[in-house]
Amino acid sequence: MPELPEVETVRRMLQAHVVGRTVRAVRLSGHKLREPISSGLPRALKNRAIRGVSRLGKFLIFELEDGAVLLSHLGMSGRWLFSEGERDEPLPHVHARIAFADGTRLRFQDPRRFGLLRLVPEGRLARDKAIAALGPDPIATPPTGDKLQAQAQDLKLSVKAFLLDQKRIAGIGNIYASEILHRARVDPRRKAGAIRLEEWNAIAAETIAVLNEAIARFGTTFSAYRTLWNEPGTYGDQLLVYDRAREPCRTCGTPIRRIVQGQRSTFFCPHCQSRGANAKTRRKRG
DNA sequence: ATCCTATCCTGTAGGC
DNA sequence: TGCCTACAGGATAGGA
Repeated sequence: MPELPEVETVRRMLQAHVVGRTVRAVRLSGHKLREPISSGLPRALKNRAIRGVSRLGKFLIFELEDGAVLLSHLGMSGRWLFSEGERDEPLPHVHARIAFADGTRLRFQDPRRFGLLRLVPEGRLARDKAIAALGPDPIATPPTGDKLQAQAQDLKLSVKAFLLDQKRIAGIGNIYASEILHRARVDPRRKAGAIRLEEWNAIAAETIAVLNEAIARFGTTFSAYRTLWNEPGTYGDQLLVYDRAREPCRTCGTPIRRIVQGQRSTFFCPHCQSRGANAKTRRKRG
């Protein structure tokens, strides 16, 4: 499901609704996610308050009062769901249920089980394997064209694959990679090492703009993603190319194309995102 | 080092 | 209706 805007939406809601609450009990499903959930998790959380919830790329970080953290990733289909009524409606694929002392509950649901729940001891987060491998988060550290160009120097992978690589920029996924490249008017098939500075400048600017606009609309619900309150995000209305194969480009009317790169769909406008169509305008602007 | 492929898992949509 | 295939917002180990 989730890319940076969806995870940030959930983070903001968690920050508003679970911070300050104290864990009374944790129940685990016993199923393995991306890795097994530590059997010590219930003991580690019990009677601890949640001090804050932060985010790095697509990772959520629950900060406990004793300094340990619960690291969480939603994978493709993970959801954190909050409830405060009398009782929970039964749901399939719930892998962790956290009951707070005040009677409210938080559940982690993940049908495909590509998600992650990992307990990290105090002071070890920066050295955690998953976190240490991440590049800068584009909200905390906005990317710049010259830094991206320097990183991409001589790389032969496609610019689409470059944007998806979490060790270069942390948080962009398959939907927003297509949207960013469309708005920057760059063909997703081009090699990262061959993108010019003015194009990297456009990619950097559109990355910031697209992610922030999507956050403002609570993310994109393509299928599985829901907010903490089990509601869909509304950025889907704003998508210019993703999942719009054969539909007309909103700028020029050319049918949007779907191609496969690294076994994943990429959507783009073959006219707007061609060098021929952009050479003149770009020189003028550039 | 860089890159590409296959793999983990379930649910759903579409063709026949 | 059922059966089949293709595809889905991710990360990563392992081989070329």
